[in-house]
Amino acid sequence: MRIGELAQATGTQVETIRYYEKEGLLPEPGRSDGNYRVYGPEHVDLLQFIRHCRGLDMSLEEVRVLLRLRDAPAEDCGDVGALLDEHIGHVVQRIKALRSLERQLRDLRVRCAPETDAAQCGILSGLAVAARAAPVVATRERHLGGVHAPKRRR
Amino acid sequence: MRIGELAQATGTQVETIRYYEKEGLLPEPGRSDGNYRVYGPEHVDLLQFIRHCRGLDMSLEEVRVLLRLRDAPAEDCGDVGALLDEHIGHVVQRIKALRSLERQLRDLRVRCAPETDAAQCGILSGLAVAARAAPVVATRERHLGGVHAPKRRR
DNA sequence: GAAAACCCTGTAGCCACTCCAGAGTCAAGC
DNA sequence: GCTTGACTCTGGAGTGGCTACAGGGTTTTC
Repeated sequence: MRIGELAQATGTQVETIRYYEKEGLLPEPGRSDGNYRVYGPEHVDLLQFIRHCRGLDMSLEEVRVLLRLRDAPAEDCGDVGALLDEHIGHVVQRIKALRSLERQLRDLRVRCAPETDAAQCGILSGLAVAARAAPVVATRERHLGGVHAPKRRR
Repeated sequence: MRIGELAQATGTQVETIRYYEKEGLLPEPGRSDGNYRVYGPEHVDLLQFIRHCRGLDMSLEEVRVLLRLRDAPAEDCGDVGALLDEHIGHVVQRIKALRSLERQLRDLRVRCAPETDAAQCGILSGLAVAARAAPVVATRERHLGGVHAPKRRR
């Protein structure tokens, strides 16, 4: 099968498949006479595995680890569990952060009820005052922006 | 004050300040004889406002809108509330998605209890089976990856 | 044999920064 | 005056996980 068929069979974009190949998640397939990629059913399985992991918001690096473990002796099962535990931990932490964020946003929201005199918007002044009050002392950890903490280079 | 002081006063990285300037969030400040940026207290206020918004995970585009509204007549207060409502909506949706994700991950996790015979890891086969069962039919909407939906170009 | 549909490589863009190279500026100490 | 070190400047590249596009080649269908 060609790349378009594989894309259709797995609900993946063609460019994404080529990207996974470049990233070493999918092995380089054979080529036709016209230099087209030629895939077999094992590629479908593999790609679906990857897409399912991505659907669970694992990073490509986590998927790479899982793929290595998958092809290793079965005794590595504990490592698989550990990876999953860690991933679940990220998700739980993120939910916590988002809930705290929601509270803050709702606190801010009530400062601008419709009946309030619009002369001074309570939200904007709320934002300004809060900013002046709390000097944002080195809030290093990021509130949001993906389950995985942003990677620092080097 | 120079850029380093402004950075210290607001808990922001120097590079981030220059980035905000390039993005038009901070006005271009004056320059010293040696071509150093020179800031006043109004820049501290403004930057703290921006950082506070970012701490609430608003996008820079949302912050830009808020800044425009802030400098507009007070009657735009309703727009501010609407922007905030929309943002809260994003956060709520995201929490929902993450909770569903957590459930799925925990379902998967129990397939690999420590007492299980390690010959076949239930997690990996679970991932594979689930993938084969559900053809991932065009899961267009992204589970995670930031409060804001990924922007499509054009 | 021509048009449409598909595929190829390579590059640039998204967001909100972060980091770095290589150069210039400035204050303090000798 | 000279050196050292801290600070600043610009411009460019890197992050993740794709997505989009330019400019070509191949295959299929009419």
